[in-house]
Amino acid sequence: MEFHISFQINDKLFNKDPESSVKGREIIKSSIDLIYELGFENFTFKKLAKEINTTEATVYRYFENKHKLLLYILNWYWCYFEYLVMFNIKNVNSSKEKLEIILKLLTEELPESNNTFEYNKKFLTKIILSESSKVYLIKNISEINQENLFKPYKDLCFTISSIILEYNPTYKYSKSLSSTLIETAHNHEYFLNNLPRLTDVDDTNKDNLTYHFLHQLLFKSIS
Amino acid sequence: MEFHISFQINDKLFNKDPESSVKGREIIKSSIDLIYELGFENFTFKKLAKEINTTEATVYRYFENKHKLLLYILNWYWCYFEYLVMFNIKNVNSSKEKLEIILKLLTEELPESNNTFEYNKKFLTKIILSESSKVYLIKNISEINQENLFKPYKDLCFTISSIILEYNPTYKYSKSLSSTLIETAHNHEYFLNNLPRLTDVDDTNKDNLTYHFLHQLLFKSIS
DNA sequence: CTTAAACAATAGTATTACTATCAAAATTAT
DNA sequence: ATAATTTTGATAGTAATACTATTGTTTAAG
Repeated sequence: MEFHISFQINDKLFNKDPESSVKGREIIKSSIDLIYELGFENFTFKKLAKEINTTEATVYRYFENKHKLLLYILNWYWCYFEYLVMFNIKNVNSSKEKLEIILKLLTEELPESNNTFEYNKKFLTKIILSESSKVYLIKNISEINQENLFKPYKDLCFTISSIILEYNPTYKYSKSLSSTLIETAHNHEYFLNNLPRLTDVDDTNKDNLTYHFLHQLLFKSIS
Repeated sequence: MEFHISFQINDKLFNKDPESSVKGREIIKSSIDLIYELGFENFTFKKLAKEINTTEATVYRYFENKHKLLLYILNWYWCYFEYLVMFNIKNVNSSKEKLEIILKLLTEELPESNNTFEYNKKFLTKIILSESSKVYLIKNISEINQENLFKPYKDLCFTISSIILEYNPTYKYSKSLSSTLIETAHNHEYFLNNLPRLTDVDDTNKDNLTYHFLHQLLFKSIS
């Protein structure tokens, strides 16, 4: 069996829906590859155009600027991640177990699919770690927020906070804790790989430190 | 009594020490004002030069690029913050109280001084919230890290982690928790002001939510 | 008063982040 | 199958950015 999931992405993010054409999908796929390779600062529409044998003009027909493109990719990721959460906690009754599944998803690489047309999940995971906060740490954040461009992130946060409340209905900081878990999962993993002195990493725990650290942080907080 | 503190900043951050001249100090002071006003992305050396009635060439004589300038400012902040911590926990014996003082410092605006030549602490506080992660979320992080340009941040992190271990010598994640506290303090405060749905803010708790949230997070984790 | 350092003024280059135009190619409708 | 419409490619151009280089003038130190 093979199936394709697609998500409804806010249409204010693009001029022309990249899902509506082959070139459009190539733009997203190659953007992920290139942003991974170059970092967002060094990524340009010119380089992207060259990569997919087209011109800057074509890319601009899809996206107003690279910031919106990144936000599009992150919206897609947040939707996909929430889908993964939903899928993986299906039929699990224990709230504790649900939260553990979420922590696992947050701290592991996205599952790779065998579909060659899909986005490179390894690269996407890395982009989330190092580029995602750049979409909200900007001067015109309020404009962008007013256009609802962070809705998928908020939805994800809300989903997690609901499970926290399911586990402990009296806990007062469920949303703050949810966003902290998401941000810390990314941040801590980035530190672990790039600034390890800011973590307690050693030879034995590199693979699961972030998970165990967040596990105690979460369950001690809400117990 | 009046006194001036200065910090030893890694000299790989600048071509010419900005502390060594009036123009140099103007560069730092006005950079803080301008980065606050424009955001780091829209901040340029040309605009800075205009602000202090000089030319781009002069600014470049002090700093190689705006990224290093920002890192200089953050190094200064980390040093200053650690100084504040040291000063404020002096003669406090209880580890719990020490940690509470640190949380307070982390979640409040920097104390304003009445010295007009000093940096604007309100602006500096805001810059820390919205720009600081941009200095490490970059492609050449390992180069920059090798030059020890994050040492003050690591020192601060280490100081906090020592107090955590003083409170509970068996706690396994003291450094991870320290960096998480610092990052979350900034991040949560930013969310609270700009993406409040990611937090549990309401009319009654805007002023101290971050403190109380971190307080329970910290003490439940290490108890 | 001299001399070395610091600065201002100016010029110039490569790259970025776009906008605009127009013809060719590919799709879709009839 | 042809016409109509949309989508792309090719090309050009502009304003701003991120620098580098040169030279003459001012300032401060010995």
